[in-house]
Order: sequence, then structure tokens, then C-alpha cells
Amino acid sequence: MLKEARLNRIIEAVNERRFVSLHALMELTHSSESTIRADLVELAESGKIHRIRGGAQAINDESLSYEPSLEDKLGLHFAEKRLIAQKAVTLVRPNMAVYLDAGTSTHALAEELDAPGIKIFTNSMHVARKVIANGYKAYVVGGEFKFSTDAFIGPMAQDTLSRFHFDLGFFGTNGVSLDQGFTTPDVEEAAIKAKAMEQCKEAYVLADSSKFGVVTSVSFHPFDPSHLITDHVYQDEYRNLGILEAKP
Amino acid sequence: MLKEARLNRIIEAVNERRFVSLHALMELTHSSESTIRADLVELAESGKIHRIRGGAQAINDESLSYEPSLEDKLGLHFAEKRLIAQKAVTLVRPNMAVYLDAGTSTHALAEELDAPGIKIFTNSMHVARKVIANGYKAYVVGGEFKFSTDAFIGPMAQDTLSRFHFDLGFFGTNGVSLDQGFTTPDVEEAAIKAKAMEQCKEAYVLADSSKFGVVTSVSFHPFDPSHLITDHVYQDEYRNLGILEAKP
DNA sequence: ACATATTTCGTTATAATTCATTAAATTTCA
DNA sequence: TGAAATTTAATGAATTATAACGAAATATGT
Repeated sequence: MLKEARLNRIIEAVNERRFVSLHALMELTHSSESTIRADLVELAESGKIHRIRGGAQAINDESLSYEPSLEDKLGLHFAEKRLIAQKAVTLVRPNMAVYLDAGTSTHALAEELDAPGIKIFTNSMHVARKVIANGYKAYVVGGEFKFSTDAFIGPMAQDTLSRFHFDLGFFGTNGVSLDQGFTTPDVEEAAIKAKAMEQCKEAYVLADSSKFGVVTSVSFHPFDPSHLITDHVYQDEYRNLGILEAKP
Repeated sequence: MLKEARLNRIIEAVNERRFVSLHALMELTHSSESTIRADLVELAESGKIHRIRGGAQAINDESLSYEPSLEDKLGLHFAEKRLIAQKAVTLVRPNMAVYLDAGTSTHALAEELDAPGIKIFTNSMHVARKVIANGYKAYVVGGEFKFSTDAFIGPMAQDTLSRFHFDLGFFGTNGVSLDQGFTTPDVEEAAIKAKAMEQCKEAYVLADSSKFGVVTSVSFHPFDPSHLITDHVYQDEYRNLGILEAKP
């Protein structure tokens, strides 16, 4: 990995989640401890990050606070999301057309992608930027741009989606429930998710264990254990249904 | 492989992927290390790419932060562009569907927009952000995302465009010539512009006076004085043709 | 609180890449 | 053919990445 690219990814990672450990950065960039240490020294000297024991911290807390919901989620259950992402990428084969939903779980997945010739489709600019930083081509569904979520929604996005077909799709969710299925709090997001899932030969939902038993306002797909990837199933009623677990 | 073709592929690869290693370029062009090195020196000197250790980086990438207004104002002919934008917005009526091309002239226009109920369509994320900051809705044509220009191009973008129809469109250009018409240096950009112009009931080209008499590699529309807006016409051969001037 | 592990850090040393330079081989075109 | 341009090869120097290790800071257990 090129040094400049690596430095960029470190800055990105630090700004996304308030704090990043040195070891997380080692895995993220596939570099050694020494290298990351040197990078952190460099970035701290140039004022890009704040170096603290064990890793790095974002410089500003003021300008980052404009969109708390997204940033918060990035921090929460991050380790689990990464585990899930690592499990999910094993399903991606070379040259596939893969759709990535907008959401924190899929952001983690965008970072872990590693297969030649894959084409990534998404409605999230955040995902698109990560995919490009990873060296893959990113195709973005257009539509009404929502600044707060950095993603495209609405009828125009759905209409565009209906013209494409994906080998594989990965979707985030806010709730997983036996009765209500997969749910999100936003009507438009749910519509986009549902439409995109229709266009996938196979669609997997990514959900860390904290989402189980949660129901938010809009369902976008019925419960389907065989296409659900999580870190670990704790509740008894979800056991032995064939849910894919990404235990380390 | 021809040298020009190789240089073009390098520029393309860098702009698409944001970072490209020297070895990747060697494989891409089937050339030796020395050749690529020489190419990178040449391209960096002419300002097409940024050379970094181990490869090349897209130019746009230096200031990762989205602080466009500053960057724009530092750009060439800013005062003229703003004049032109102010003239152009007088053509925008309430509730119109308006297409804005990617480019610095249209960025200025995005800042000057002031009509109720208008819907703005664009292929530029830069424009989209400005439009939203101005309080209007922004609809973005999807497609392959190009990091360096912060815009969407390619067949997917053209395909999406073909489904929409705009009351009015504004386009930037790199060259204005009586014989060669309106030209840009990039084939894909030209294709997008041409396609978008087709979808407009009326399409205006914005060009500050420095563009007159300039011809770059690809034409996207024949010369049309009645739909050309500039700050001031200096050359005699372009006088009295009905070009709209935005004199203060 | 104390002593003992464990982790993290900074330094130094070493290995691996990448670079600029030069010169040789190759192609192009007059 | 022969000169100019282009591509390639070869080199030692410079930069970067990694490994090793003792010191400092934290965590753990009694």
C-alpha cells in the first residue's frame, strides 16, 4: 500500500471514529507496528491527528458534532461490525457486481473488500469514496442527495436501481425481529433497501448482536436467518436457525 | 503501445483510483519501470497528476476537505465567472427543472441560484453540495464516480440522463471556437455534456472571455452564439453574433 | 500498597523499496 | 543510413518498512 494512501486512510479512520487503536490501524492498512507508529508521529506533527497512548484521536470535537447519529454509530460496536465485514467478504468472488447499502456495517465492509475485478454499486457517497480508496471502481445510484446521510434516496434512486442487477448485495439494518423482520426508522431508506434487495441474486443483511429483538418503524424485508450475518447470537430464540455467525 | 495512449491511460487510472502504484501502471500499460517513471515525471511537470513515492495521486486530492468556495475563489477568472453566473440566473424561472454541468462556471451559478420551487439536477457532487447549502433540492445523476472531478461519468450516467428532461441547462466549456464549437479535453466529459444538452429544452454554455478562440480535443456542441453567455466579447470575429454579455 | 505481568513507547539497527542517474538498446522518421 | 526520440536496463543512493529490545507507562493480582 502506498504511503500517501495509508496516511489518508489513517486520517479517515481517526475522523470517523473518535479514537482508533494502533492495532486496528495495523490491520486496516496491513502494515507493521513500526510503520504505523512512524505514521502517527508524522501525522501528529503536521497536526492532522492527536496522538494518544495506544493509538490516535481526532483533533476537533466541535466540527465533528454536526451529525452525531452517524458518527456515534460508527464508534459503537465497531469491533463486531468489522468481524461481520470480514465474514461477509468471504462471499465476494472475483468479477462480481456487488451492491453495498448505505450504513455503518457496509462502511466496514467497503474497507475489507479484496477480490479482483469486482464492481461495487452503492447509494452511499461514503461507501463510494472508501471503495475508490481501496482501488476498485464505484458506481453510484443517483437520485435526491441527502446531505445528512451522504446518500441518495427517493424515487429517482429507486428508478435507477430497477435497471441494474447485482450478483450479491449487503445491507445494514437497525432491527432484527422474528415477527417484523428487518427494520429501519426511515421510510425512504426502507424503500431503497427493499428495491435494491429485489435486484440482487443474493442479498445478505448485516447486523451486530445489539440489533436482535429490536424493531424500528419500517420493515424492509421479512426475517431470513440464512441470509443474515452477525457476530454472535446470544438470544435463545434466534439459535439454530442458520444465522451466519462471524466468531473470531 | 503509443506514448500518448499510455499517458492517457495513466491519467485515467490516477483519476479513477485516486492512488495508483508504479507497479500497477507497469502492468496496466505493459511498460517497464523506467518508462512509467519518465511518464510520471512528465505528467507531474505538466500538472496532470501528483507524483508521490511509489506511484501517483490525483490532483484534486491535496485538500481532502470540502472547502470549495475558497478553492474556487482562488481560481482563475473568478470575478468573470460570477458575473456570468449572475446573468445566467436571470433565465431561471420559478419551478423550473434545471441541469447544471460539472465545472467551475456552474459552481458559481450554484451559489447564485434564487428562484422558488426550482429543482436542480447535476452530475457533480460539488454542485449538489452547494445547491443543498443554498436550500434547494439536488438530484444527482448516478454513474461511475470519478474522484478527481468529484463527478459522475460513463455509460451509466448517460443512460440515467436519457430518462430525464430539463427546462433549462447550463454547461461549462474549455474552448469556444467558430469552427470547432464548444470543446473539452476529456472524451467522457464531452459525452456527458452532449447527452445532457439533448435533454434540455434550452441549454446555455457559460464561458469567460479567456475561452474564446480556444480549441481542446473533443467537441460537445456546435458553436451557437444565441446560447452562449460570457462576461465580455473582446475578439472582433465574435462580435455582433448575439452572444449574451454580462457586463456589470 | 506493593510487586509483578502486560502493554505501549522510543530508539536503533537492518531489510526492502523506490529513486535519480547514466548508459545502452530500440524504434521512428527523415 | 543516421540522427533523434523513446524505451529499457543497471547502478548506487535515498527513503521507507520492519524487526528487535530496553525503558516507561498501565494493568493485574495479592
